Amino acid sequence: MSQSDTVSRILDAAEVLFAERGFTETSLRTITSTAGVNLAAVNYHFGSKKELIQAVFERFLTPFTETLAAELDRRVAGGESLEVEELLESLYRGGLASLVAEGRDPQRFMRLLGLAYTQYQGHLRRFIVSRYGDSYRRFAGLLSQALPGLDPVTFYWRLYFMLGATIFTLSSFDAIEAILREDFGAPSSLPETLDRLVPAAAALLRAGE
Amino acid sequence: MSQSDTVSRILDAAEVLFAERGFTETSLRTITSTAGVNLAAVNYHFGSKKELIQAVFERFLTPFTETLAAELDRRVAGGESLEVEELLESLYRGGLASLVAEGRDPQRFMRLLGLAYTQYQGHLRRFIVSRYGDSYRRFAGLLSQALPGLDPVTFYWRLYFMLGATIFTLSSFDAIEAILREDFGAPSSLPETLDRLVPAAAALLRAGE
DNA sequence: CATCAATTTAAACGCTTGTTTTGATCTGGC
DNA sequence: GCCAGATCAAAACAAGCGTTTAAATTGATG
Repeated sequence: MSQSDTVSRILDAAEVLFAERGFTETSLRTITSTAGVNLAAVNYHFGSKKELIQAVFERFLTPFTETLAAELDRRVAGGESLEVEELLESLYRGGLASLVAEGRDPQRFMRLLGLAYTQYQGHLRRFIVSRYGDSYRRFAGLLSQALPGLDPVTFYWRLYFMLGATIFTLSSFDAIEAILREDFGAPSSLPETLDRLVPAAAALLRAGE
Repeated sequence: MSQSDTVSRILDAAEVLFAERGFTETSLRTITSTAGVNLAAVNYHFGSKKELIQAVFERFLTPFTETLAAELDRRVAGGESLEVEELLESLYRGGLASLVAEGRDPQRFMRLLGLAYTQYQGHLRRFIVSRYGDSYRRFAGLLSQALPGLDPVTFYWRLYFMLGATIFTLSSFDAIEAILREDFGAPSSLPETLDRLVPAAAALLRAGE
């Protein structure tokens, strides 16, 4: 299976380089030489750079949303309605666990998610919304149920505040961690940071109660 | 003063285009033709594209931090120590007011700030930290005083959570607002969104009390 | 073993990028 | 009125980009 070998070598290299530098700043030549494959392989196997970018996202977002769905199923089956903290735990640990399980770096995906939001790549936003919109809406619906009495517009703004705090912080995890380690000498691990993030995000969502 | 006219025409065009598409995705040719000046003018007046990017940031960050400093001075002079909400108001309204006063679009600067964080431009991060680090540290110090009893590492993580929620949300304000308007028919203004953000961010910072 | 499609390779394509160069033009002080 | 220095303009520069082509290589099938 030398084909899928080339394909995954390209995906591995592209994933790392995109997360480090962004899409436009990463050339196909850098990707293919890092992957140790011929330059033309990207266009042969993926068609174009755009489609390579989408393939990189698909490879981590699909297991991410599947694990999140399974996690939510498991908790919903438990019976009573879910608490905000449980939903955040499902999102953070469940989703991330799927990546850790595959031996991949979770911070890298947070960086890619951050890039997907901020970079000027209309096709990427469209791709993600059309492919993973259902997962997002399910999560948002459950979270909304866990916050009764909140008017819908306020709820959605707070949902975006929460996502902003999450994606933004975790996508810069390494940089922030380095600063705090220098200033306080205390290293922070990703799980520890999620321990801090869950109650803070829950308080943000519940503000004023 | 035809020189400073050319300079500011370039800065105006670059500011808008950078905010729309990012730095790498905006060519000097697009900037100069939008500004109606010669291509070589950028290298003549700014030296390089890098220095143009820094000049764009300097032009809005300097009044931003000056207004924030004046706002903090005013409130500190009031006597008793500041509440979290007052500090957030100073940051959001004070800083933004300086831009609105000059007839500039505040969301554009939030987009630029978001880009500065996520894009692969080491020189920009270094430039901003070295030039505006003092303002940041003063604000962080006052905020820390308003949250007594919080251990420093947790405080700093929450500060980043708050900045993430703010920058991330406001930099995508137009996109989020469009979605909410479509789903609920209710348009949100920036001041209204800040009214929602202040208590939510305060709750995030105070979580667990 | 021959065949044929799938894959890999090297080379080149056309285009865009940031930057530099070389003159022309403008502007203010003597 | 003239000259020096600042500014502008047109053109070219080398380098890098994504993509395409066409030939070589591979590996499984009849």
